[in-house]
Parts: sequence; C-alpha cells; structure tokens
Amino acid sequence: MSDEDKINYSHPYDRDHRNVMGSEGFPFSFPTDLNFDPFTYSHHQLQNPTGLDHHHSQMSFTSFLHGDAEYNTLSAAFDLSCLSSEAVHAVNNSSSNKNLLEAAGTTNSASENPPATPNSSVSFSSSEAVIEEDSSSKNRRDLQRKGCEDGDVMKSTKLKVKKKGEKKQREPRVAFMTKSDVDNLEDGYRWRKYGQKAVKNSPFPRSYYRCTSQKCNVKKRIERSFQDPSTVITTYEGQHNHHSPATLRGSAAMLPPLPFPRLAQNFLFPNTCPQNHPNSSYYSHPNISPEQPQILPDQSSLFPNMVSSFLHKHI
DNA sequence: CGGGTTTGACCTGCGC
DNA sequence: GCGCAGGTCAAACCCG
Repeated sequence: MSDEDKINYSHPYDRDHRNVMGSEGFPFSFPTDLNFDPFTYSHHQLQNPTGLDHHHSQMSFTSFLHGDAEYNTLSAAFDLSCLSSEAVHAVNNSSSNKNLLEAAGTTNSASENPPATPNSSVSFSSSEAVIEEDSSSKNRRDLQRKGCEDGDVMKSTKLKVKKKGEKKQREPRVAFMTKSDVDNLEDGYRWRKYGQKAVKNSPFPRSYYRCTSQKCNVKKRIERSFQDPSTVITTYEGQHNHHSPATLRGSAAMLPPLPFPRLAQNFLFPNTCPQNHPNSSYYSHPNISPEQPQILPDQSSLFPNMVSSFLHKHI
C-alpha cells in the first residue's frame, strides 16, 4: 500500500454533515464500558444506549439508511457528528492513514502506525483524487483496445501522470459490517454489479457494484466475512450526487443525498469486530489483545476523523 | 429489447 | 523485474 492510498477514518455522513460538525475532535461516543463486547453486549443495550425503544431495531435497512426513523435521536444518543471534508483532507497527511487504507482494502499489513481503532470495524475513507488517474488509465486502455500501438503515446501518458506527481486518489470510503444473510442489502440506491473477485484467504468472493445513476461515481464492495459468514462487509466509496430513488416519494426525499448509509440504531458500534479476522486490519490490531479494552482512552485525539463500520444486526 | 449479471482478461500498485 | 492481489473492463449471457 502506498502513501497514495492514504485513508482516513471518517464518519459515513461527514459530507452530509459538514455544516454540522467541525473538525475539532472526535465526536463519537463509544460505550463507556471498556470491556464492551459487541458480541456479548445485549442487543437491547445496543439498541438503547439512551433508553430508546428497541422496537426500532426492526426498522428497515433502507429506512434507516435514509435517515428517517430515529437517526437524529440516535446521533444525539451517540453524540454523532460528522467531519468536514476539509478535515478529511487534512488527515490524509497523517502518518496513520496508510494502514487505514490498507484496512479498507482488507490487506494485511497493519503493523506500524496502527489504525486508531484497533479491533474496531471502522469506517475508512480516503480522499485521493482517483478521477484523474482513472481517466488517464482508461484512456490508455482505450487506446490499447482501439488498437493504438503507439508506445510513445502510452509512454507519454504514463509519464505525464507520474511527472505531475498526481497521486492516485480515491473517494472517501466507509466500510461497515452488517449481520445479514443477504449480501446486497437494500440501501435505496440502484447498483450495477461490475465485477467479482475471489478474496485471498476467504472462501467468499468480493462483489463490486457501481451506482447506476448517471454521473454518479459511487461504488460499493460487498464481501462476506470469512470468520463470521453471517457478517457482510460493505464498503462504500464516493458520494451520491443524487437522491436515492427509493426516497424520492418518501419523506426522506427532502434530505440531501447521502454518500453512505446512515447510522442505525441496530448497528453495533466499533469494537464489534471479531478478533483476528482473516481480513486483518479491518478489525484487528496486533498490539491489542482480545483481553484489552478495544477502546482507546482518548478518542477525541486519536480519532479526529474517524467513524466506524457498524455491525448491523438483522433480527 | 433493455438492463443487470457473470466471468475471464487485463491493468495497476505493492512487496520482495 | 517478477509475482501477487485488488480493482476494472467488457463481451457474453440471462431475465423480465
């Protein structure tokens, strides 16, 4: 993983809430119980950190994604707020980002500059400008496929990219885990599958989806956890530039387009990751033992831009 | 027939 | 430079 692939912890809704949340500190309140174990923590407790009625755990994934129901309540309950995009960029230069992206990529090299949220299923994002690179790459590919054998053109194109030092950037990513038998959870948007790849060390393939809306570059990857097959790991990349088709006629239609699913009550919070997950840095940190608290002491300083992936309990 | 899925090939970046 | 793994493309195929 290169420095290009820096990634930041960010809240799934950072862009949507850029006006709500500043960049000052991590706003996300974890359960104060340091021994918090998402797998033993009762569902009701998770659902009711502030005494919210747990019947909402039945809310649909879609409705929750679009922020109806008690999102506001929940965000308040967990003191959720979001990052400004500026903040995201700022963090891109931090030394800890390398591993974050590795985590997002489910690669396995979290040894130095560990993610700030060891053992947490965190949301990852990176703000690399992948567009330029992608387009040039595509151009090269197009040239190739059109039978253009002009090596100079190819070379110059490549040189141009490298010469300019334009680092490949990716859209902010947010990953979250969902307990579900269904891989592709309904999130209100329409997706077109464009690829599937076998994942190393996992019997489950990873599927690649792209938003079907024109000019919307949002992508998502869906894979199932090897260690916990009931858990689906969904990674969103990019931000929708349109409203969700599913909400156009609903009350949520008035909401701004969301880049990522909103936090739902029935999402478990970070630190919910299985230990020693084969996909590694998504969840684990080598310096943190399972016995250790999975919540670092000073989140506000350690997670200035972080949010997590959430474990969604389908009941 | 249009839109989505499948799947093999290809590209890219990284580590050794 | 090479091999590996992730990511993407696009032709072929499927389905309503």
